[in-house]
Amino acid sequence: MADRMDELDRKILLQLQQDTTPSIEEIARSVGSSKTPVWNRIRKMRDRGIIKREVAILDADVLGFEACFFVLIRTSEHDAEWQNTFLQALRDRAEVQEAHRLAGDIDYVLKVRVPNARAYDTFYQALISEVKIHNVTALLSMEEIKSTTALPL
Amino acid sequence: MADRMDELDRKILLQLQQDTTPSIEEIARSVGSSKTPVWNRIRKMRDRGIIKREVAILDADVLGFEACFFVLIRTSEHDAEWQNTFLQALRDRAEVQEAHRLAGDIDYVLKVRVPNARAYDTFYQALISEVKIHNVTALLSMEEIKSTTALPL
DNA sequence: CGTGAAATTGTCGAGCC
DNA sequence: GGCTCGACAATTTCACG
Repeated sequence: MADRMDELDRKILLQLQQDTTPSIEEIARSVGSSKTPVWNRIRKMRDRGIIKREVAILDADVLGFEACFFVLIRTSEHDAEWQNTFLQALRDRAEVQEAHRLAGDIDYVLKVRVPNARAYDTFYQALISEVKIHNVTALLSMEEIKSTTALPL
Repeated sequence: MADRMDELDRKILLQLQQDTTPSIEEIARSVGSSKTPVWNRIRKMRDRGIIKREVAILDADVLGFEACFFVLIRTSEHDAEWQNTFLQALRDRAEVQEAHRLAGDIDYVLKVRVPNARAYDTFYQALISEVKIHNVTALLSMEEIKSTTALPL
């Protein structure tokens, strides 16, 4: 899929991962090319799904989302129906920014973003009342040291 | 800071968190307003830092970044110098997409994105050779159930 | 890949509610 | 103060050499 990517494509993506606001002409200049080829490449990468989407990143602190939890979940249930209910619950809750199914001891990890600890508790109570969960550990973030959506191209 | 935000601002942000590609006119229509007010509000929210940045989200799988680890770190060192070295190491490594300092038992959690398990090991060896770390647990993601950068506005 | 032209969009000012 | 309208500038988009 991504085999037909050369150094120029890579440079373009490095830029777009950081900032999509500059014009194509500016991007072209900064990667040492010109308008048309850059535009064609961006279009192709969008079509191929290499560029999944373009979004605005908001400041959580400014907007009052001051609490971020990593939630480690162990479950005893592993049948398909339980899993479907659980996954749907995660997808339906906007507080859940990330959810991963894991290999090993712990079954799932979530990243949950809420205004405060009380809001987390509300979320947590709602979740465990919806689906049966064996064991939960919540890790509270004190400080976001680094946060990027960029892949290490 | 964000107190001067009304329902219209919220609707605009909900849109931009999902997709920044539509024109201001389209966004205006979808939130039931018109070009100028929407444009003015977006500008203000950028200036106030509510909108931190606008970026392209790439597809990790398509690009061959098929391994994602959550790394739980305990340390014995807590002095300022150690911490500075550690934080700088995290910021310098592009594989580290997120890094949080935690409250409690575990001191830090990282989200690390790499092409494969071998690349993770390389990263891990490099990190522990740079800074002294007491205890590390790596959780390997088998499946990304959900992934969004959107705040639950 | 470069040129250039058409369509669309971003940007902003003047007057109105 | 924010909104509508309208105009101009900049950019995106695309055809052709």
